[in-house]
Amino acid sequence: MSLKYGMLGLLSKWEATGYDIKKEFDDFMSIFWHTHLSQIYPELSKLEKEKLIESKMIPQNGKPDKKLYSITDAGRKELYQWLEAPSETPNVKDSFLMQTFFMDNLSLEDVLFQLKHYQKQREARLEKLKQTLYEQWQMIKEKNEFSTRLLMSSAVLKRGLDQEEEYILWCKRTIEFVESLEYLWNLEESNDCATINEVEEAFYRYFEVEDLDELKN
Amino acid sequence: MSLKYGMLGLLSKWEATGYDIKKEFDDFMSIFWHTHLSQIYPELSKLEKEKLIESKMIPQNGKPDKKLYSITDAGRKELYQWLEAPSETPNVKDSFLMQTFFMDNLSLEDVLFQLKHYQKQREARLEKLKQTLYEQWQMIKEKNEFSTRLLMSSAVLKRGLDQEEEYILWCKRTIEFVESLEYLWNLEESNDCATINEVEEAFYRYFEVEDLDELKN
DNA sequence: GCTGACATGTAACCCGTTACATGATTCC
DNA sequence: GGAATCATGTAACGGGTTACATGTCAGC
Repeated sequence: MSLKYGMLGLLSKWEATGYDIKKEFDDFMSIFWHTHLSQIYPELSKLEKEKLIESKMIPQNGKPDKKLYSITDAGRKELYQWLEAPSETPNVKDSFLMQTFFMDNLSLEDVLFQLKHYQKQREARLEKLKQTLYEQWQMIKEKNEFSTRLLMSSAVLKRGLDQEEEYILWCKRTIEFVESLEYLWNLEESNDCATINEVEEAFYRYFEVEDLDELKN
Repeated sequence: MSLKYGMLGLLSKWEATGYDIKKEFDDFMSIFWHTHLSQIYPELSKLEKEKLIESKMIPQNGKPDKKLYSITDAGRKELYQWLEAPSETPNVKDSFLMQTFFMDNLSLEDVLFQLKHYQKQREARLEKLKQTLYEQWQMIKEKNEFSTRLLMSSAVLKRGLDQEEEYILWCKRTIEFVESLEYLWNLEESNDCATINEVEEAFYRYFEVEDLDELKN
């Protein structure tokens, strides 16, 4: 349902082709959404049928003709209504966390490998976002202007950066946590169980609390 | 694709009915996945056809008969293969961030309202997770045992808590950021633009950097 | 000569959601 | 009497992904 509004939102700023829209989704908007050209084109047709957007054909030389879409008043109204409506917290789908949840089935080495590998992936994403921030800020400095548009996109960019940084930090801390309780993997083989006292400290350190009651505020 | 492995993962620990599986997804596993009974039942049939799980009917008095599923050796193998495979970083879909991205279309009041409203939603989720952590820890203390199973589920729980805390913090900081640049909304009406100097400080404060070059490490 | 950017689409398929359908028991 | 819990499913629909299909031009 959000794809529709993402497209209306973009067309509320500029006229664009399906191809242009895809590039925005792949670039900055990839922080919060992604889609495919094969989804965009039918959706554009649908929105045009609903009179929320309209199009004109632009012939080009050396390149294929393109269909330039623009938003209508009805489309703007629809967009504003969605923007004002409170949005529910999305149901996350994080397959890496699902893997992690069942990783007690793996050997200690495999667990650590998976965590370190995933951390690297997240680090690569963080670098890309930092690059985006740098470019955006340079663009602002050149143009010497700052608008509410740039304010809100900076907020989204900050969220993207935070998210990556936090995931990386969690990977690091979880690696330490797992390593500090390494011996649990050996116990498992002998069908034995660790006692609480040996674990308590590592647990509190990992959760950054002093004791249990701290959670009850 | 991950639902399959979530179900296999659960059945690798206990025998369960479709109904039991749904409860797990609604409870702890909601940190990283969610699904519906109407998706679980057909998926169970499919997995049984593929010989990854098998079932037996359990007649009950006072309650409907139930179909208790258990994992097969082939199912275990399939699960372990998935666990060992590196997982790609998921493509996020965050409709609130999408809204935020286009919120320059709203009035300052509406922007602040949306941010504050969403923050409250996240705070409610955080409280629920803290409760889960408290309960899990109490259970561990009672049983006086700690296993790799509990270790990995603690890691996932920690990630859930961090995520909520970080989102809440981002909401707070973004509210401050928006408020500190309040006057941009008034400029917009007069088709004017703010100059860079007036904005630079607020921007650096929000992104927690000293200057631009700090991003280039 | 090949890859990638530009440009638009269709078709098949899979996954996920909502609605429909049934029926007993327990608790308020 | 009504809602919630236990328990299993089907059907319709909508959203998202992969594969297929076509064609030009620029740069390596």
